[in-house]
Amino acid sequence: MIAAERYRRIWRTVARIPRGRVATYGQIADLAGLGRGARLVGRALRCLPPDSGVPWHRVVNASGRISLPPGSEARERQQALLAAEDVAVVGGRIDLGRYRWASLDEVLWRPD
DNA sequence: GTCTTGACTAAGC
DNA sequence: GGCTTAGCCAAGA
Repeated sequence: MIAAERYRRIWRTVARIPRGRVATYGQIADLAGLGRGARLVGRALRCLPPDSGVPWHRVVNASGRISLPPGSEARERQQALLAAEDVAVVGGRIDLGRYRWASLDEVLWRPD
């Protein structure tokens, strides 16, 4: 599989994150079939054009934190976009137990 | 070809 | 909670 296809898979997976939810880099990599390619997800998002329509702001690291340098413009943008979706970002932190896409809660509550 | 650098993560203090 | 280390893998130098 070539790199460009993996990028597309990542972008497509990120695009599936519902509004008001977040996912981790590792989760995206896993769903995209890349296994341990968490860093690759970050790289794919970095190369993403600003007007792509991909909700890159719904991707955070495993600690529920924004993996962008403090004070950077991109970080501020991500926080603002999340807040606009009613996702609480307190001190750069997000409650994964509450906002994580396909969290344990969601799986348990999903009817068979 | 190698070496370094990350929008990462899990494990171990 | 934080800090280190060791894996990870693609891009750039």
